[in-house]
Amino acid sequence: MRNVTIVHVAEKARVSVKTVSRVVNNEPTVTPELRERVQAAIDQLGYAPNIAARRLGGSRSFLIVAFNDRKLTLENWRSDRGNNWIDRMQYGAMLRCDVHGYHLLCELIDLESDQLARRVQHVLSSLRPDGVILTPPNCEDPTVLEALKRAQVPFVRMGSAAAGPGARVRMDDQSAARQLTEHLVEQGHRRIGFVTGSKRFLASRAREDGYRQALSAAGLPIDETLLVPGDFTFEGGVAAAEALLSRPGRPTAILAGNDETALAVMHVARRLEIVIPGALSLATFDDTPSVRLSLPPLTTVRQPVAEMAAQAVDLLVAAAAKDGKLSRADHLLPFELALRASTAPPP
Amino acid sequence: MRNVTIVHVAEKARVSVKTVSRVVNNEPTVTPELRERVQAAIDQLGYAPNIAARRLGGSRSFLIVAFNDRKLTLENWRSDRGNNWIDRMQYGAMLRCDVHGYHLLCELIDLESDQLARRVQHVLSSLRPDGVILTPPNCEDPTVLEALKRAQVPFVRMGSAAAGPGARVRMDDQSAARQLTEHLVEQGHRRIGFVTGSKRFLASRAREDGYRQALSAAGLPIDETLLVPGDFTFEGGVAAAEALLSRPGRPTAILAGNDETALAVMHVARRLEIVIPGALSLATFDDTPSVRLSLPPLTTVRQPVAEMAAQAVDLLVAAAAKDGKLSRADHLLPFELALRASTAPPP
DNA sequence: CGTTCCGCTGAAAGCGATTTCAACCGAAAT
DNA sequence: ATTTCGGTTGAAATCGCTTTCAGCGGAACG
Repeated sequence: MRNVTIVHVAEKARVSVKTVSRVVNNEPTVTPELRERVQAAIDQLGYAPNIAARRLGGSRSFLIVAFNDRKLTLENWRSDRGNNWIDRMQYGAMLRCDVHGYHLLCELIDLESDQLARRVQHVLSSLRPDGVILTPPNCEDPTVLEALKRAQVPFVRMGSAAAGPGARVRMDDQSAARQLTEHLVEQGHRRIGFVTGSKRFLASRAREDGYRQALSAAGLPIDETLLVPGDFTFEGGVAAAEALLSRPGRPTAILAGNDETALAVMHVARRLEIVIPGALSLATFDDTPSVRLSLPPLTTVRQPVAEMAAQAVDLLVAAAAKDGKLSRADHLLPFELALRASTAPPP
Repeated sequence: MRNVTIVHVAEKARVSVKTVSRVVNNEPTVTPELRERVQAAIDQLGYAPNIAARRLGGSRSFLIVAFNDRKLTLENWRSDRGNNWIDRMQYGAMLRCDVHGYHLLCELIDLESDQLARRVQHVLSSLRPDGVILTPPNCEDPTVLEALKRAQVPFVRMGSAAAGPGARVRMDDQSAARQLTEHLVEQGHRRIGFVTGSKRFLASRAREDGYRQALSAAGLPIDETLLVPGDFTFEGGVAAAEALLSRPGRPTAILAGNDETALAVMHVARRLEIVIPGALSLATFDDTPSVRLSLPPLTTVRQPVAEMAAQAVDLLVAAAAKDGKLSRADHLLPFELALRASTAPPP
């Protein structure tokens, strides 16, 4: 029972190893009779092809690497509050890997390290994956992108609007922001604040654009003082919210650049005894668990993270099965507006 | 530059491939001079040993598999609120894998599937990892454990108190619950409710034991009606909290079986206009992001998940480097009490 | 001074798949 | 009846390492 190899299967089915290989790889030129005999042998023996040998002999590795960004210390990681983006990404990726007989490898990289290029190259040449999945923020790091391009590995950037090498899979941030803003306008809001996101992510710029678009389309003036820079952190959000909420003529609604920021806005609002949604409507992006559970639950855009990852895997596997080349296509996935209790008509 | 192999390094350093292999694997019997020459060649060529070839030739695969539990649908996954246990586990594991030159593979398994044993066996024989990491709830699944044992793969069960095959790495739930309860007792609480966890996890029983121990040690009577069964879900928590809080002679403090449950208790308390911590103290386990962000932030036990995973990897790598055998040891890691605003002396 | 042993190095044989290419067969074409 | 050809099958080389084992020189020993 130990160590069933292709040779054992071949012997049991009285065919050559090559024929077994053909059956395993679903090649068309095998007579039904032989195919059946081989399949029976495989099932009886519980044979599973050894991935290392497959990689060594053939051109595919059946491996997909997902690069994860390294937080400096465990302590940092701990305080990285409730963003389950990576979690969902991995889930979607694993689901599809399973279907394709692929395997998902998670590798840590440190964008701050001066060894970054080397590290990426090292991982790629020792693993030789059939594809790589990148997520924010590593999907926008020039060093990483350059190393990937040089290694000629197909890769998909998730959730990034930045043009560049590799395929992209993302949601349309701009139109999401637009729809969120339109929702607020429809409810009667005229003074809508916006706590912008970190400039490091192009998505924040897209969101800001969508916000402006919606206002213009509705014929509303754009008050630049209602746009306050945030940085995607709780602390940054608190500062921005204080600026917006303690000024005269404060907005009746706020669009937060991301969920973390939204929680900060809620925090400040509660401190200032501004009731949500009575005196202030609040909407945000990402739909992380914390904003679903908050009181009140927040209106958000649900980013289809798992679906994006699933598509990324599909693209990479298809490329590997074909010629190992991946087009630069930009795939936009549909998002969902989750209209919840945090948005209501202004007082 | 493409495809640097050990042969290229050997040629450049004017030694045999075997000597290069010795240097790469840190074998002691190489003269310093040769070692240096080889290392220089490696660095200049940017050589990284091919993991597939290493696995095929040798006895180790430099791979560690972490089994992840499959949620039935993406929808389920989405609603799995903010528990970043897996996230933290992976982070700790990746950190140590990196150090050891290992790689972390994430594989999905479905505990409900009737193909479970086959799936596990399939993954193991096609990947032949040097070790496997199990997490709740798969770490207590008999089918999985059996398949792992049969495959003779070293494995570590994280966060499980259940005796059985494989090594264990976990925190001491019982003493954590004891300390949490002691903390409440010290603050002056006499009627302390406990919403127990799901019976599926031995940890819940351990927590209950700790609670009882602390009360007994403090000379307090144990009122069985203050122990209400929960099931680790929000809904279950709501029901339990309603039972505890709407009865006459309600407790002045509640220990929740896990964070999800705690959030439910908060929810009910707010609805019943019971102020925390003024009228009710609340403490819980796991320290997930949502309870740090809640209002007030909750007193919890911080499970050292990342540290547990790091230790798991260390154990597995050490076993692989030695004889491929892993002892059944039970490793207890220190936890931290995070005393926060949700606990205060009773009214 | 010859033998033994030890420390270091290298040659060659796998590991388990895929790939390449040759061989075979019967049906269609000549 | 012979040649040809497309569709199947299998033999052997190959991938890049580790493992096993042999070789080799010099120190230690009898």
